[in-house]
Amino acid sequence: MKDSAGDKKQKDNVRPPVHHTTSLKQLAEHLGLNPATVSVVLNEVPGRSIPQATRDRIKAAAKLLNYQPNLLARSLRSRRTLTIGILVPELGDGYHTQVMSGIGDQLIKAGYFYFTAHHRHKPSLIEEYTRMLIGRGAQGIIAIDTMLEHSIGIPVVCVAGHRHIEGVTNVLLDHVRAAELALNHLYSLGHRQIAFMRGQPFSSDSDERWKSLVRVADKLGIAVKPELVINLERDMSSPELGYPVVQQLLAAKQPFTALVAFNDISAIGAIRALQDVNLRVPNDISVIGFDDIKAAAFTLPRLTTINQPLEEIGRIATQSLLNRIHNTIPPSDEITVEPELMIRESTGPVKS
Amino acid sequence: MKDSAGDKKQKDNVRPPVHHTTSLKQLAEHLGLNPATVSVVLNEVPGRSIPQATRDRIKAAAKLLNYQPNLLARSLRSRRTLTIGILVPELGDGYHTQVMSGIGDQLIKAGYFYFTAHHRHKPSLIEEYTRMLIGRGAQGIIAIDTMLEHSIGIPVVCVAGHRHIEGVTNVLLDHVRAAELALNHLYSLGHRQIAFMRGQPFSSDSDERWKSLVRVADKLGIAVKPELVINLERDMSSPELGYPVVQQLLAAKQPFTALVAFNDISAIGAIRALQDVNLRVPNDISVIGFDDIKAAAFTLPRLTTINQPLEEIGRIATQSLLNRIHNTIPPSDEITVEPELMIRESTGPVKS
DNA sequence: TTCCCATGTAAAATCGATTGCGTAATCACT
DNA sequence: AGTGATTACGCAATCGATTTTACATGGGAA
Repeated sequence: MKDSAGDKKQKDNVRPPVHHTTSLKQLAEHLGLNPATVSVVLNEVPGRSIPQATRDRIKAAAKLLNYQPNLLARSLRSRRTLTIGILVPELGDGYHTQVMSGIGDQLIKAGYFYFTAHHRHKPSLIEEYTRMLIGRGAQGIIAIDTMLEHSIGIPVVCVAGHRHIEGVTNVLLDHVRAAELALNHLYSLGHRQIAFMRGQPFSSDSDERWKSLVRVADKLGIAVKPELVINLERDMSSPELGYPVVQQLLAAKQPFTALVAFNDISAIGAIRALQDVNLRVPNDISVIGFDDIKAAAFTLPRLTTINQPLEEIGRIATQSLLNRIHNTIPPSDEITVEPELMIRESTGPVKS
Repeated sequence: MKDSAGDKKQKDNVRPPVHHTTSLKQLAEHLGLNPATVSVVLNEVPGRSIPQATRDRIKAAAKLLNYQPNLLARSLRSRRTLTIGILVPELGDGYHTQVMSGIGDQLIKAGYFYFTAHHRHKPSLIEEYTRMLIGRGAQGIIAIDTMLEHSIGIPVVCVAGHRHIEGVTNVLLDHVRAAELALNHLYSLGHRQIAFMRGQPFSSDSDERWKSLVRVADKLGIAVKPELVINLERDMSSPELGYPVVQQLLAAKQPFTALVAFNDISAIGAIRALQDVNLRVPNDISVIGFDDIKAAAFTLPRLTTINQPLEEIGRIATQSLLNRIHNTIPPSDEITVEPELMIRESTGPVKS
């Protein structure tokens, strides 16, 4: 059984030649058949009469020669690339990548792959990458936290998109419900002097979340004082985001007992800023976050926050896009998902 | 200047018809020229004599009709897809996505796009996705924290790969240096009783990091006691990872003054576990992490850790892969990058 | 025996672009 | 006017698959 060492590189067991790929034509030639026949058999095209013997012969040869159809060629002909594009502002950010994780799972199941492009919120890049993705054969696009300006000729699903555009499905959180959960929680703990953090203007949830908070605060009779509103400006995804703005807030010397952060990342930075001036969370100030990223359950104190089912959002977005692509069911313009209040340690009753 | 509203949908300025894409043939027909000529002009193929007037005419028409070459067709012909594949165990994890961020930046510059596939450490999926990526025309693969078994016929770069495989470049951290930084730091603070956390067996850095730590500990005369070694097993990327193992460690009742965590994520969980039994970090126990993820600077206490330049690793890996693809410079088997010690608050002098 | 149809396979067109080669037309020059 | 070089393109093959159409053979029905 000793290998008589014909080829040096053949040091592993007999492995089919992965390198040199076989084309349909070569396979057909090897079989003494026409490529068309081979194609028909391997794709199990219905309504063709090919005797079982030939079919078996073809399949055996395909396996032997490790035939892998060239997807480029196939796509060129069939106009189905089984590819979609994902537009995302930033990689390396928990929110986006968790959504992407849900997308990836669902796409693979459907036999699709995806291109990713990150644009760092630059409108010109959004435009350019959209074109490039289409040029590369994307049959649809999922845009996460990305402001699209107009419809683009292929199906699109926006995660956290709020503009209504033809051919675009928006998947978004029920922001009013989220605001209710957050503010009811704080209200029931006795908080009335509440500071708010507004998201960056380029973040697509900022506006909607803010409006919802204002509306619900109003309903509860909580005043939204301008001196207690801080605005995020910087484009970053580290807790550093929330640190300086809280310093500003404190500098204003307006009393408050709770802070509604824009998201968990900024909440973590905010808490650090509070702790750094010896304010205790939640004893002196309660802080509530948004998103429920994985780290939220492990900060000190553990972060009370509003959970968004990020992976599920990704899955829903994907399913919705595939529906649009396959024209199975009439597409909906909007799909909302429900938030959930995660009560942990960063909120507590107001000091009496 | 008023728009006389011919087409309802034409509400923006004159926008070229993005939807109906023009093919080379159509463009050529429109011009009364042969597709080949048009192709030659638009691609600026050298050594062809086409008068400037014609060139201008062609370019004008291309712009007018919004001609976008079909990259599938182009790739089929030229065998250059300008696409690479990225294999990654998990999306939604800070380490991987930060590397991907560096990769993405660098690839875009070179005109490449990438497919991502996440395999959750399942060897069968790694194998399958590798094949699929090649089938979709990937000209190279970057495998992050992914154990490849054998060479695959196209250029590969492994980030944090340690096996030497033909045709594969490994980009990795100087682990010995990292271990020195970590242990020298603890040693100089007076720590002698040090607990260690070992990475999961499926994580490709685990072994190398562990060996380096043992070697350096040995050199410093620090005993690595089996009772003070805990093993990560679970496949997760939340701080939860490091929580239960520290509980186990504490249950063993072996005294120790410092803990070297496998990475920052597990360090954060570990710190929580210590704090939850009223041990103070760093007063009672010093903890050092690994990676320097973004959150590390905002935990309480801020995490002392070993920085890996993740985005740079991504860029280096990409450059190296592109070199392999283009055969520019002879490829190296291994590229190491240097770690850096980030001293923050989670380590301190041992209690006297 | 003749005609038709089912059967099994081949041939050719197609998808959209690239590329080596060919050639008619123009030009320069003796 | 004849010769060779240059200019300005067109033709056709090619990439690898799919799909439509065509064709040969054989068997059964009339």
